[in-house]
Amino acid sequence: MYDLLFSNISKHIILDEREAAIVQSLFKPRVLRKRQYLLQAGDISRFENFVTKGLLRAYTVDRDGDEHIAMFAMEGWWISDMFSFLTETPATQHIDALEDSEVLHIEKPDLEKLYREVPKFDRFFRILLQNAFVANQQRVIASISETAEEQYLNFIRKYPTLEQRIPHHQIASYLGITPETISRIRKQRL
Amino acid sequence: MYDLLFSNISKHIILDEREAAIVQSLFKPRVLRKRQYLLQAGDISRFENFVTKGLLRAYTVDRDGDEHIAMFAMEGWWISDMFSFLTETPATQHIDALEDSEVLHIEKPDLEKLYREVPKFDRFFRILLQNAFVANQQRVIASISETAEEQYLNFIRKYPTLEQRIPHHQIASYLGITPETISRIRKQRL
DNA sequence: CGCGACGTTGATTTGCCTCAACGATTGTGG
DNA sequence: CCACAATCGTTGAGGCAAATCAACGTCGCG
Repeated sequence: MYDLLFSNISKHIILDEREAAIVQSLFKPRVLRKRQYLLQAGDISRFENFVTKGLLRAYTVDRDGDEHIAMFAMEGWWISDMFSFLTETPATQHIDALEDSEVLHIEKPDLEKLYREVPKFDRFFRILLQNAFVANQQRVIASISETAEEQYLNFIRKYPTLEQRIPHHQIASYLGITPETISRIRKQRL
Repeated sequence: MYDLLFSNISKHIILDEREAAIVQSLFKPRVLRKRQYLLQAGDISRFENFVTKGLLRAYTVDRDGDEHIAMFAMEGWWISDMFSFLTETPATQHIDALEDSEVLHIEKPDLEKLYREVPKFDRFFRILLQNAFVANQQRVIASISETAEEQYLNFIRKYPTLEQRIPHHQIASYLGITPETISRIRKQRL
């Protein structure tokens, strides 16, 4: 279960044994059943989570009760309500499991300790965040410039794995379109 | 002109004189006239740019020739086509000046040198990227869940300064709506 | 002074949403 | 273990927010 975390880390930085031991001591495993919350809006997001098994989502709920999915996270991905985590204010997002899942999580004080004792983790997360920034920027451009059909087809082209594992209406919620629209697109294109 | 850069940096990390001298030696000033390109799509984005004066925008142009603004950057903000910069592939975005502007830019090899000689810049950019990630995520949620009117009113509430300096049709292009729609919203709400 | 940039207003169109009804699975509590 | 309820997807009809298209006024600057 720590293997996936270490292989992920080693893509960007090299750890010696002492450093690996520190990582192992600071990240705690947690098991989640399908539909179980990892974080509820209103609570403070106290962890940064690395998914080792399964699939989670982060989403907001608007005043009409409609859900809008901010991100998915499957094996090897990270997830949190970063704003809440950084500012220690109540989360606006919920995070829950779409499948039975396992995560390794680190508390904020421990993450700060990690930065202090193994400064190269600043570099590691800097690189992850650069990639996340690019991905998010592309998503913004897509959402302001593409039709529903283009967005959906590009999504399943970009994330074929996710498309297999996620109900269509969740993809709709991620793209900001309705399940009916997805159904009609699929009818004529697939 | 370097003052703004240093005061920005010192919000997150502390530099000694040697380190400050390195920064000063690696960031080069550049002056841009209004409408001048800092980067054209197709070219490789070789710089990370810090705006010391004026106002720039990064945008894509779709097959219909319509522009979609990915980001604005005014004094104290950073701008680049990060994907192109990271991968050294041709940029998909244009960057140009909306006002007469000045930037401090750093080339990729020099940025790598900076990370090597002053590793705390990993931390500095990690923090910047965390903030950018949060901002981008909020923009995605807004764009998939809010009406044109909500998006526009929230934009001018969040960036009152920008609203003063930018023509309305540029804001429209940033939000993914039309100038006509903005005009009609303003007519009835302001 | 003339032209491009910018904004406004009106008429019309349209992509997608909303609402509603209905099968097919899935899963779960009695 | 089965019955009943969610969950998920599909299809059709109708409506609406925002886009499109078009025409026009103003400003500023090259």
